[in-house]
Amino acid sequence: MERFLSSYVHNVDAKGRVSVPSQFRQVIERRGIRELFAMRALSQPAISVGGPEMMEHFERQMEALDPFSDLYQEMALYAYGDGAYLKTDTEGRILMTDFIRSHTGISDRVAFVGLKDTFQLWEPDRFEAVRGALRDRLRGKLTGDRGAPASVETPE
Amino acid sequence: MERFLSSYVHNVDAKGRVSVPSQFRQVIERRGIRELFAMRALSQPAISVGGPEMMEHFERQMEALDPFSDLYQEMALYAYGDGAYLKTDTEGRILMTDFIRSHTGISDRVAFVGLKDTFQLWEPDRFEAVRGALRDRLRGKLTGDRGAPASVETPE
DNA sequence: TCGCTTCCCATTGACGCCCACGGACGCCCA
DNA sequence: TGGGCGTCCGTGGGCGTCAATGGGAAGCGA
Repeated sequence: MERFLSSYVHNVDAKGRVSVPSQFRQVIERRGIRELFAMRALSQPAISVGGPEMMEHFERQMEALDPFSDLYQEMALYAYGDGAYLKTDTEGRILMTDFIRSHTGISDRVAFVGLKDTFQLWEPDRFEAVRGALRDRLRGKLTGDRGAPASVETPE
Repeated sequence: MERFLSSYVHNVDAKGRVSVPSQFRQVIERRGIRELFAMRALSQPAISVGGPEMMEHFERQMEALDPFSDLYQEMALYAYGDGAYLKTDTEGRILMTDFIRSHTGISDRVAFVGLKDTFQLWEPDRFEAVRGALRDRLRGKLTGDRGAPASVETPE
């Protein structure tokens, strides 16, 4: 129960609220995460959500850069200018803002997708499609003649 | 009694519950496994089940990657977003969720198939068919006259 | 003052926990 | 060696609790 794992689809109510899966809330609490950050995923129509360490990862990378370089400016813009705090209400629900909806296409259902240290918000149908495509690609990469090697099918 | 061995077919009750074979539960306990992880097998209609070390296999590979790279995202999506925890009730039963049913075709019977360090869940008829085909193939690849190894024979 | 947000309460449906039953298997003893 | 008995395991069902969801009311900022 240490990592964000599995995916859950929850409904958005008329006020735009969604319950964060109870499993994820437990992970958040166990990790001592007090503030949730949200940022757009770069290559996907998804919102990445994580605790402060998600931002610290960026800051460590930025420390190595010249603060006046273009790259630094771009990263800062991406990580801070294009992010948001996620406020949870007393029931553990978050609000589907326009920031989230416009990037993901979410309307009345949300897929919460665990990614170990973070999780993502997806429009369920899009997630299903991407997941299927990813499986196909991995099968091609990892498959020998009959099936996936033991290290993938049944890792030890 | 250290490895998951042999196969067992159990019934799913009206609530969707199945008893994990007592033999497998003993292995789980002896190995000190506290949480069961489930993920879809890539090339087969089966669910692979294992302890934390099954996930750590992926994590070792992921540690070397940038958490925001596409490759990392893909691996995390496959290993975490496409997996699930398996909660066992006080009797040692697990729930056949839609996640499991849709990938395996399981309805009211489940084949538990031992694979040494992990085990798999199959729809019994499909497993029977695949097992037969696999034996034929292995007979050609291995020495051939003595048959397949015990873990494939599934002695009762 | 109006509208949006936050908090509080109610509902219901799923899930975990508990107990009960029956059959099969192993063990013991004659 | 065979029969009887006890234990364990698979299975079924009832009930309580918690989580997801919905609606109403109150607080706060514009």
